[in-house]
Amino acid sequence: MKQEKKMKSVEEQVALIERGTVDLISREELVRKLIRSRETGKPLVIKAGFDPTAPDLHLGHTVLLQKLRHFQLLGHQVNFLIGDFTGLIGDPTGKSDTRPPLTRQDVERNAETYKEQVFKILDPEKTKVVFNSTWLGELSSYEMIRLASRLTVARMLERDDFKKRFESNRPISIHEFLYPLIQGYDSVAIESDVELGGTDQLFNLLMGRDLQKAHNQESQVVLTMPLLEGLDGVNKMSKSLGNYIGISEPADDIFGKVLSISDELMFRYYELLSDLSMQEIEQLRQDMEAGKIHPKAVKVQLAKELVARFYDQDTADAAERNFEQVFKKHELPEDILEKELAVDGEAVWLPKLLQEAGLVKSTSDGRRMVKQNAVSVDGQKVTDVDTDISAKGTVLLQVGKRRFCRVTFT
RNA sequence: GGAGGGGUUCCCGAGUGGUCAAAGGGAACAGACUGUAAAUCUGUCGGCGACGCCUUCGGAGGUUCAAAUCCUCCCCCCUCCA
Repeated sequence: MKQEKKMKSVEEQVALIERGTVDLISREELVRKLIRSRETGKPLVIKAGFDPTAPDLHLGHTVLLQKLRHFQLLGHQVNFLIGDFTGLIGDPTGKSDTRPPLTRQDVERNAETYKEQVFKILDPEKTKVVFNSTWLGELSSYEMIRLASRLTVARMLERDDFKKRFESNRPISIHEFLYPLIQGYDSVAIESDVELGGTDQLFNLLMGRDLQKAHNQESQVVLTMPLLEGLDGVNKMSKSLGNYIGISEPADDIFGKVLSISDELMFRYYELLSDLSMQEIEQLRQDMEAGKIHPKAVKVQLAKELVARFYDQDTADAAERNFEQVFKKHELPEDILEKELAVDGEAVWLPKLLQEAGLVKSTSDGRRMVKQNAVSVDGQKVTDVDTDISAKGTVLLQVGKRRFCRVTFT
């Protein structure tokens, strides 16, 4: 299978690489590099940088990982670069919250977590994990300043973000000029052929080209991927916005979350995340529009594909069954959170019980849920706030459509 | 260094002595409708066994019967001038 892909023509390779990209600078250079790689049998060095602080990957990150995987399928070598240097010195931006500097151990632990997650998508055989502190830590102030001398303020101000802030007299810290430089220098250090990043990284990626040129290296090809919209369909997927699907989440959650995205967003996800070819995706879209296939079925297929990628096919099938059971037939899910509770006295006040079970955050919240007709006990809706539950045996609690807990009294 | 503006409940943002647990919007949650889609409508949205009580409006004090609102000091953010 992989052998076959390797034998693909350069045009076919470019087509796969181009899928979903926003910028490709430049196509000609990429073609040239691919031809040379084919002739010499030497794989291209593909670079992508990752923040050492957030090892909790979500689907947004996988857009980039998928693209890296494409390169691997074509036989190239991925350098998974962990940007631990800025992490170690602590980012002084201080705009949001002051980040405490990470220790060596932190960085290494995070790197391990990265690997666990990343190799659900990437081929470990064709992945090299590197840390930029390796070479940046060695850099003297002299070399740093020399590096800085390669670029001008005018060039820096070409960056949209800087330009806007400069024009509206908002502050730009000096160190902010340094980050693109550092990132660009990483490309020099590993002699990358292609660097990938999100569209927000375009400027930094281009900086790598300039610096490589200044170091008499062939410039890297730059490729950007769009930022994946989150579950809300508007903002980019991010942990802080809470609109994400984490790749380490339980299979049922991934499945459910994918099914909750809008139809419009669904095809976006297909393009950026699915392994289906663009032709197959287009076919799905046409069939759906022609009424031959229900939109929900199309979405289920996507959800299953993703769950299978992070788990396996059986788990994906189970997630689908579970989903149908809970939401279509309104039956109970297969796995319900079990909890044991010790209670003083014969009975518990329902809102209190819900809180103890972790289904609501306070008794006030519990009261609200009861009043809003959202609570059932052993499958029976309860609407009276003053309900007491006998503290014997086991009760099944449900709040809303998806919060369940089976409580056993001890 | 000088001048000015500001920090309000998850976010944005009203509120300038009592009628403020604090308008409005967003997010979120619940209910209806559905395909747990979108859209829409309704409700909730600090805590407490609760028609009352307690804790919140950058921090600490103070004035007052009463403070998010007034005074003092402190912390932080921003803008302009230099």
